[in-house]
Amino acid sequence: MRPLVHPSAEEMTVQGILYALSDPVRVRIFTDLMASTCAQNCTAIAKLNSTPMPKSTLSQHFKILREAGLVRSERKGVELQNTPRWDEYGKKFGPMISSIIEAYVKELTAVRRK
Amino acid sequence: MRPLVHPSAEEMTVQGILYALSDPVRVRIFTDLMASTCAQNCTAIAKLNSTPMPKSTLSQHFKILREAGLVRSERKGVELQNTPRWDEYGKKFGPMISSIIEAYVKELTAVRRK
DNA sequence: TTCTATAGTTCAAGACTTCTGAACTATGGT
DNA sequence: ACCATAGTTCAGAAGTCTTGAACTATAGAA
Repeated sequence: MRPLVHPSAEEMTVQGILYALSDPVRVRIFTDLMASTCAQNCTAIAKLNSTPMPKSTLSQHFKILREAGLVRSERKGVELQNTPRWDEYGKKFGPMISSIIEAYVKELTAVRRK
Repeated sequence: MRPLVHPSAEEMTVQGILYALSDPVRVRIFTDLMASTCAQNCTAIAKLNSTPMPKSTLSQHFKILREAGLVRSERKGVELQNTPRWDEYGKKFGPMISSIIEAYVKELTAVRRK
């Protein structure tokens, strides 16, 4: 089985990040990870996400987040522990990612207030 | 022929913006528009873009930028004049869009220096 | 050490999107 | 009225995404 691919900071691209975050399911996964105080496995995150989906689909979404550089996945026993790569993409892309997440969160809370 | 669709500020969504900007051709179009001092027609912008493409494809890309709310297109005689909707999306999304464009520009200049 | 269970990956085929050539609309000039 | 230019529309081809079934990887129990 192909080992998990994590780009170095140099290999991360704006296009890859935007592509990863242009899908609502992936943004949801990513913001849920950001909101967690500790690393989360894939299925735990999937349970938070309201729309259920097959695990093959979930696996692909995590792969895209991982290979964009947004998330690091480390095997811990039988599961993967996922954490946002904060420090690394923060250094590389400045406020871009946090401003995207803020805008998404703002939009969500605006919708809920209705 | 269906008139050009421009969302109001309320109708713009983060997802729509990110989707529009997750394609390298559209980002190129959009940054070229941002860099122009006056409104530009579609084919003028297309000439700046190094990869040539059929006008039907170009038209679709402009449509996506327009319907995300990034660009306003107004008919001026036989052509369309396109301008970024700066004030409107700035108010709505704060620094998100400018931080995305900055990151793209930084990445491009880094590549050119090599 | 084998068996079983759980977590996630891979692959191929069907579903869905995007791209593009050809035909079209809209406008202005001759 | 005709022609030229700028862009749109549409349907089929080309490409991407989703998903069920089969797989790998690990841990714990028998």
